[in-house]
Amino acid sequence: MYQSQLFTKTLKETPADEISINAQLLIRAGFIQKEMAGVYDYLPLGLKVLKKIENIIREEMNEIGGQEVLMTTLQNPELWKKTGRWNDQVVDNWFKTKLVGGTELGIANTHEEPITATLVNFVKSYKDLPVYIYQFQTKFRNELRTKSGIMRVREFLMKDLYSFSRTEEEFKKFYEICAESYIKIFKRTGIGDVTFRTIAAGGSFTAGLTDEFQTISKAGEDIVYIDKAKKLAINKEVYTDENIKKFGLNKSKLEEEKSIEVGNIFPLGSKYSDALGLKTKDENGVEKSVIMGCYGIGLGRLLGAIVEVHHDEKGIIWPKEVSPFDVHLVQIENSQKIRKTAEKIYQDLLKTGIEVLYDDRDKSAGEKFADADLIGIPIRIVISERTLAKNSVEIKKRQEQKLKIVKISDVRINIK
RNA sequence: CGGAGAGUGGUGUAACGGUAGCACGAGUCCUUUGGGAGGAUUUAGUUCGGGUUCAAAUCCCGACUCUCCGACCA
Repeated sequence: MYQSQLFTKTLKETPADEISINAQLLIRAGFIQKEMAGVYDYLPLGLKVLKKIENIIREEMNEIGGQEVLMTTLQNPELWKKTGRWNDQVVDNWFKTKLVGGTELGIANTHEEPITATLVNFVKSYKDLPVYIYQFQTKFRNELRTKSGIMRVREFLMKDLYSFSRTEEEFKKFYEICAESYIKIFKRTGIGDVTFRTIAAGGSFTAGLTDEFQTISKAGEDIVYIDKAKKLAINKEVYTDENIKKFGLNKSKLEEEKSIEVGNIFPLGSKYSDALGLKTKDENGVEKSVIMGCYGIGLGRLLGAIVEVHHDEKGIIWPKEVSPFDVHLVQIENSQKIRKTAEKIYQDLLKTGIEVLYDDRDKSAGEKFADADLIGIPIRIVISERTLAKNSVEIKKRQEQKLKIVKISDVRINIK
């Protein structure tokens, strides 16, 4: 894409009403815009990153047998009454609305009830299970206090997967497969080294212990105790001697860290399937409960966590797989000759499937470099009179200082 | 929800109760082009509603909004 065509602009100053690093950098670089507290728009660059994250998750969910659906935002209270969750005392962060006639509706908060109810229509026999259903869907939560930029908001895109298994064993097997899948997702999105599976409390979803995925960051809301060698952590909320022992951890090896909850996986048992009448008959014609699990990742929060982990004083440093573009091609000076050469490099890269942001703007070199640092695309190619004299360009990685001088004909092989 | 702080051009900031100023941005023209260039010129602002006062961005009351700490967090 031509940067001159990009409607967003970078900001030199940090917005005074944002303290969190993720929102400061994302707003300054033009990835997002604040609509109001806890409600952010994704602008072209931000949407590109969001879509990259979505696609990574989609690939991994499909890999483990997930079937993608898209459930509605408006929800039928009848289903929620069956599980007792329509009650404001049970779930206190619903946004609810009414039809003109006064009929109450829910605005998507989570989807256990509607997805389970959907399966009642299709799943009748043990032969129809297991089933794994997921979606990318906007969730609305009436948070009393939003915070941490885009990490705790009232409207956000979530990947939620629901598993329906015949037995506890079958469920547990999938639960572990999904945990592995999450580890892959966090690795691919660039935060694998600082993200840990974490024992946590289930809250109102489930009575027992659950698993979270926590990313070490000063911007986090949680406190966890991590055994880095074992890649396992325990959330402060369930940090008891009993649990430490139960999971084979050693108190002396646990390090306390602040962290961001980027994902979670919950055993749900048959709480929802029983309440909504999702049953199957087994081989002997005996009616059986369906064992469920749910598995969530907040895409915006993950995006924010990536920025919190990968930035420096100049701006964002995108991990390769989630960067809005693969390459930032920066032309300095605006002569015919440079424009022509840059255009050729741009077209050549596009032809080989490399995504390029081409800074063709008539701006000073300093401003272009500052913008490139702020936007944070991992590879920068600079073309100027100076490099053109040697029939070359400069290639620089965002997180490194050193430059590489490369012949124009060799650009493609040098950015792999 | 409890507590604290803050609302001034698009952005960032200044102004004792007494002329709303500066920087960046944006527009036009010229000169520039390797780390947010220079000159000329133009543009645009006190969150809202009351009150005190000769006079309010400034003091008081209320509303709204934002941020932070806490609580909460499926």
